[in-house]
Amino acid sequence: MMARDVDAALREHGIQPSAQRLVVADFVLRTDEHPTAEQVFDRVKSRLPMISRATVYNTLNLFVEKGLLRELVLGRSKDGERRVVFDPNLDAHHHFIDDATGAIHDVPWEAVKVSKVDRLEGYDVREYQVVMRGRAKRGARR
Amino acid sequence: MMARDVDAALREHGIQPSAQRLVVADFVLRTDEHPTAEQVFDRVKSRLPMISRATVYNTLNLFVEKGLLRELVLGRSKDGERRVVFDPNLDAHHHFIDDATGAIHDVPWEAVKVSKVDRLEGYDVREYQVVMRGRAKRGARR
DNA sequence: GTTCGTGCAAACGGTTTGCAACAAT
DNA sequence: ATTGTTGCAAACCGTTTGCACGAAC
Repeated sequence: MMARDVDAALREHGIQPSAQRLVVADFVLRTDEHPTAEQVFDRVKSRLPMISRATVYNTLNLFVEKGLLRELVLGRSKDGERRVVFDPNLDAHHHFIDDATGAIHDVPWEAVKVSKVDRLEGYDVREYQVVMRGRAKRGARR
Repeated sequence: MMARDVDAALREHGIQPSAQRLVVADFVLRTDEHPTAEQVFDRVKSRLPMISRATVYNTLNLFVEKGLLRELVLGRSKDGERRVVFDPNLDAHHHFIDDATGAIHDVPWEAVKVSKVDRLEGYDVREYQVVMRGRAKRGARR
């Protein structure tokens, strides 16, 4: 997503742009780092030092509500922190979590094949993803 | 797991049994309900009214550390609560989360087939699971 | 002037921790 | 005696909320 599109992206999702929302969006919609709310706050504060934590939390929640962003709750990072992170990638994809660093990598939908989900007895599966954990080799694409 | 085996299970995992630990284990190792810490506390308190929340939390963390129990952090329940739950099922399996109730159901490993995980470029996958969300039909097995 | 967004600080809820009492070995 | 376990209460940390100010339409 290009910088000039951020404003349009907000409007398309029924979100009234504001300086704060644009700065948050400009970071969170363009990253592939799956940041936590705190990381978004830090990043955004460097560009808009007077922004408050509450605004960042409210903005992120708003983006999730409006479908601009997805929230991932995948477990704990290496140092035992529970983690809620944000993912601007709205396409179906899987996730790989690096044991060593806790980093979350997107895995393209076609890279893994899941079968029989639609034949699961008793369950009507609306969506699914594979969550993998292990070691990322050096130079792995994110 | 049978009641009389709970004591043995603790010892086998290097956990010194105590009245509190036995009561916690007797519930959490035998349930298929994926309880939260709070739910464990409530259940256990009815059998051991003087037990403290801290002991339950400490005990659950100890069990996870010692590999008796797994902690799942899979997202939010229907009412928006973030949830950390405990799962005594140590065998590889998948999870289905009911959109309507937030209930987590174990899905047997063989019920879903995942391929190409071992061929993922750049990643050395140690373990994985499929996380599904949707509607559980009436009478679905847990 | 009404609505909407922001900043601040206080509140909140789940979890952890420090510590003194206690039990087990 | 030493070591490990418990209960209590306070601390903690990420997140949410109430409220008054200010900006935008």
